[in-house]
Amino acid sequence: MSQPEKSKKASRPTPTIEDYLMTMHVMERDFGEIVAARLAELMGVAPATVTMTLRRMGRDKWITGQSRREIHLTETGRDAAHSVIRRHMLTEWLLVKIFKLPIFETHDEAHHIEHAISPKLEERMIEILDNPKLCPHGNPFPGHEDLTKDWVPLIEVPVSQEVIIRRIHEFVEDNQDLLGFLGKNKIAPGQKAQVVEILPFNKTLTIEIEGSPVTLGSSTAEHIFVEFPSP
Amino acid sequence: MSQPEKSKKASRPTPTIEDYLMTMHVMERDFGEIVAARLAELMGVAPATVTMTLRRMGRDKWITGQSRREIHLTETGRDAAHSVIRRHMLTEWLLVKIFKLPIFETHDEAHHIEHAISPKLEERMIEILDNPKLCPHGNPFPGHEDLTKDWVPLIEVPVSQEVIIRRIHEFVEDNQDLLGFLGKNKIAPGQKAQVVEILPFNKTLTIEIEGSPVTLGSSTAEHIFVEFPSP
DNA sequence: AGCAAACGTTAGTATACACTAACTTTTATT
DNA sequence: AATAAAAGTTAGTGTATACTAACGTTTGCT
Repeated sequence: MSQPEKSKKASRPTPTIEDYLMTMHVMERDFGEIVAARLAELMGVAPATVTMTLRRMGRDKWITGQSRREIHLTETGRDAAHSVIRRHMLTEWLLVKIFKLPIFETHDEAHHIEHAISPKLEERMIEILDNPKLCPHGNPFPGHEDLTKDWVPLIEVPVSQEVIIRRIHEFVEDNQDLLGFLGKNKIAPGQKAQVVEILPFNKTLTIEIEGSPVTLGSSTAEHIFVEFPSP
Repeated sequence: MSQPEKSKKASRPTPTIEDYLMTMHVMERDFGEIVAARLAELMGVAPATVTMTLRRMGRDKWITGQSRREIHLTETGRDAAHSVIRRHMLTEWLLVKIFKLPIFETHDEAHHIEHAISPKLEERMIEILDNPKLCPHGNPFPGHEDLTKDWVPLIEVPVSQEVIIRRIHEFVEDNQDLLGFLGKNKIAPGQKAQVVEILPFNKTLTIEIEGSPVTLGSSTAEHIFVEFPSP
């Protein structure tokens, strides 16, 4: 009735550690470095908690333990991070395709379920869901980052440019209010839009979607990636 | 970013408490009483752990706190128990119908996932899975116990009687080896079989399924429920 | 260079959930 | 009724995950 796991080695991370690994992977991918203070904010915990958790992660070989400021995932840590992220994204697709949930309601649900998916289930999900390479919000599965490299942040797009929305960055997904706002305004991957006004002094950018204007704060526009329609 | 749940009232039980509630519900349903020692065995923890956990459950009003030997679920506790069990069974169906997993591989997976299903998802699952009243192993959803009341334990069936297997009791589901054995021998709900030999002194009962004989220990035969083919 | 803001750590607590060991209390059986 | 088996409790630990408060360290900027 119990598993013979006593080797203390890299078994499965706890849900908490999986959450840290996931966030750390995204931070490293998009900012090139992992900063504990940032982790504390994104995970919604006190800095002291991060210190202690990182210590355990070092002890368990998910991250390199030497330098305090320089945080790096180990080989094992990276694999584990990729695994949770895959499970998270697959779960999001499950919720969209099978459960017919709106894409902006999937993240919170998936955030709980991801930790409960076994390797065998992960395999089945990949088959059932047609081996996706992007999550429903357009973020890349680990190892497929290149698919997104030509998309630019909306904040960098000039006025009057027509765009196709391709990606809502992971970090937006933690903000339920913002997700609701995006959903209500039809801002989702695949959607056509046009930049109609940029007010740098006001830190806003306005786009038109399906005939309606939507004004976004710059921090939001930074996390929405678009493609220019092919010539 | 955090929920306004501070009321200390009955929010959601932790996964551990949900596990206890689930097992307690089944014990009460089938034995009429809840015995802590039995709980310890079924949950695979030490008796002392059960004592402490029950104390917390009393404090949080999942069970009545007065008498130590007499354990009873409160209204809230029963509702919570029903909820987890429904989620567990719905998840099993999800794994069978959508993931195409064999029914004897669903329990362990569902045991993890059940705790991560939100009320909204539960609703969607009920729709998607056609509002089932029995789990894939034939155990009743809470409130539908009557559907199983005419099925008898295999152990009570006379020799040469033809039967239709209807139900593998929940308590068997915790034994992975036994589940594998049942699966390999095609013992599953809906299957036709015939009792061919009963050796009380040996504590075994043999049935024939699809032409092959399978010998079951009495404790196994006690937990398999069958129906007699209609006249 | 000097100092403030940003970052990180220590120390002391708290809670949930487990364990072992040593008892106590019930219940059952002779 | 005596005693053994079953059930339950207490006490003392340990781990993961959080918190607050107080401090120490870097870094960036003027």
